[in-house]
Amino acid sequence: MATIKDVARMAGVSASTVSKYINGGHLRQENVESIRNAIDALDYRVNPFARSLKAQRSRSIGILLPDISAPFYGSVVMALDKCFREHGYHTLISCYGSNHGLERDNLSFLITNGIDGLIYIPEDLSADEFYELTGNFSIPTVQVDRIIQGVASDAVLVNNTDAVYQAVSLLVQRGHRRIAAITGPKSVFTAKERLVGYLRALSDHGILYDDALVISDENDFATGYRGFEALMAQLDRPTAIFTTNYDITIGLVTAAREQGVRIPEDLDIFGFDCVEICTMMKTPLPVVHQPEQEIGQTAAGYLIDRLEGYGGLPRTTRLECRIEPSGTI
Amino acid sequence: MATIKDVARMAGVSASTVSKYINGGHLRQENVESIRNAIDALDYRVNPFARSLKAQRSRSIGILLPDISAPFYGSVVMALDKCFREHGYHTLISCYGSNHGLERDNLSFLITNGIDGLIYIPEDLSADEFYELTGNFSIPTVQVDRIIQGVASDAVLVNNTDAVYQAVSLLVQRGHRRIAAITGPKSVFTAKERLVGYLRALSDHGILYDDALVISDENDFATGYRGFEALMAQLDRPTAIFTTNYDITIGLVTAAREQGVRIPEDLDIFGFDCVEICTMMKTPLPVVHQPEQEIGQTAAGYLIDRLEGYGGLPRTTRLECRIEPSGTI
DNA sequence: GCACAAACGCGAAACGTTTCGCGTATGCAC
DNA sequence: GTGCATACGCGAAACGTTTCGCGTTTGTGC
Repeated sequence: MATIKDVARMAGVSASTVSKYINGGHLRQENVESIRNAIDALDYRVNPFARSLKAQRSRSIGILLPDISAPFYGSVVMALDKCFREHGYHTLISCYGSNHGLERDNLSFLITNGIDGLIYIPEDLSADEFYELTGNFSIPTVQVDRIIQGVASDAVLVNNTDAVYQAVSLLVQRGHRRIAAITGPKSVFTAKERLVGYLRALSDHGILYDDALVISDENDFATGYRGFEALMAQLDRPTAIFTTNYDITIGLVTAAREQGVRIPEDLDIFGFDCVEICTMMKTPLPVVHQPEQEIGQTAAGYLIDRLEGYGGLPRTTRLECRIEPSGTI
Repeated sequence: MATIKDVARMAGVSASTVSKYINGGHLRQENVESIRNAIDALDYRVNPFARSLKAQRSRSIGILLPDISAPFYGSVVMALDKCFREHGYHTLISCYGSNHGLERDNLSFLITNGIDGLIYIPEDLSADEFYELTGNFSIPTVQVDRIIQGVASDAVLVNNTDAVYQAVSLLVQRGHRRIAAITGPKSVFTAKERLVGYLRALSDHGILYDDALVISDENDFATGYRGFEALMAQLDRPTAIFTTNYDITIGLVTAAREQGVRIPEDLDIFGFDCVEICTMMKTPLPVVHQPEQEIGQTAAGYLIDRLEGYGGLPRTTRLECRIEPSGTI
């Protein structure tokens, strides 16, 4: 494995000149050429550890999230990865599986591994814990999708409340008065916000809230599947159901179909996230679609700004969701 | 940020003694204690770059794959990430989006970033290209899910042929003679193998192959959805359809349902991968289920063995898929 | 052809760790 | 109390890069 000294020797210059060449300095034309030749001949590559040690930065970005196998997160991470790579950063991905201890440990692990910046989808850490783990290292952070109350960092969120408000309002316009909701854990930021949109829409349309119509459990298939059964077992059934997550939506629709319940004739459903699946149906299921690409791009942009020295106050972006199919409203 | 020298000074020992402590050497009890105290007091953490520079290894593993947002890959990566973390490695994940140029670039990028080992789900690289990019660095590699012909590395695959053979045989046992298949691109390793299983099952049961019944396109929802339409538009329709991928399965089922085609009464379907969705249906859709956890664990184990010095011949494991729901056969 | 300014390249030091060989302290047996 | 073997800690060197200040070369204007 060739070093910068080997290149310098072969090119007949000093190591510092080669370094200057690599890092974009101005050199005499003849030196440029001989260095380029030497690098090619030796197949020289900069040693990233020596560089990081000296320069005190690694050009690596930590991404800490609950679960990379969830399609929404997967898509966001794809977008992040692409943006960072295009700017010469690489990504260290770490999943904590909605486990509090692991969320702590993996955050600590990323920091210990010398990340320059952090993309963080939090779940169960307090502001105190976050600062305890990161405070002394003051790593630029962008929170994505959710935020920890009391942590002042850049953040990229979606406008959960408005999106859900629109969706539920649409169901009202279609004539529904008994509209149920199946959501994820109430302790999670996004579930809370989405519930607020639901409540506000009901209230603005003069519909009384009935807590028998709201089911909060895990963000998974089973919650949607069993939620359907629980709601339909009631005497005064809902005529429409709104969901707040990909897996819940699929579980719900699957259960409805199995029971021979026609959508939307017998039961109206408004889904979340699974736009590819839902919009290709003959009678497309309307869904709230979060802009994964845009989320990733915005978050990566914020972080890169910070890494390049931007020192302004923390910024928060609320990206708008789209209702799909777009002609629905 | 405290260094090892600060710790040494505070503990009243030399830096080399602290290093010995950190790396598990044997020290006098009083030194152990004063060093531990100093580390706590200063919140000292090893600088990973200095360590990597000196020790010539980074404890980082590259994972190169097409698309992290696909649920199957996502699950495998979750398992890999967990195993490596438990052994003190972290993962550098890089997606190339089924793009040949990116597959090259990202491989090169990972190597340039000093990974100790590589987990690789290949698609479109030749053995020559692979060796050109990695040869001089001889990085321990485990190929997963697919392999490049001519690259001799450890590999973890599933027994695609047998799994599909079983699935198609099951359809035959149920009385089907016209069994269609919808698969991914024929150039991809897994699609090829799965097609072999399909052909062999037909042949073993004395069924003539009809190439109008085989559709090969992308591994996506649209392929399944349109595949249904194309197959059902034929004069001599299939009575059963077999798929080889998650998205294709969902597309196919969605299309069938929209047309009011009853499964399995009107059309029998055998799906792939989407076990969570399919087994929760009232009449569970049988699927081939790949053992994502086991794949990840086995691959991580192989790589860790190599990193710890194992020098045996390349090993290949073929893991068995399961037919779900398990009582199907 | 000379003087000066600008451009450019060089060497040394530093980043924070691990490793290696050597020297000192320790403990044991007599 | 002495001698020896062992255990332990120390200092120095090395990993490969970037950076900084200084000295040399180059070019320009007269």
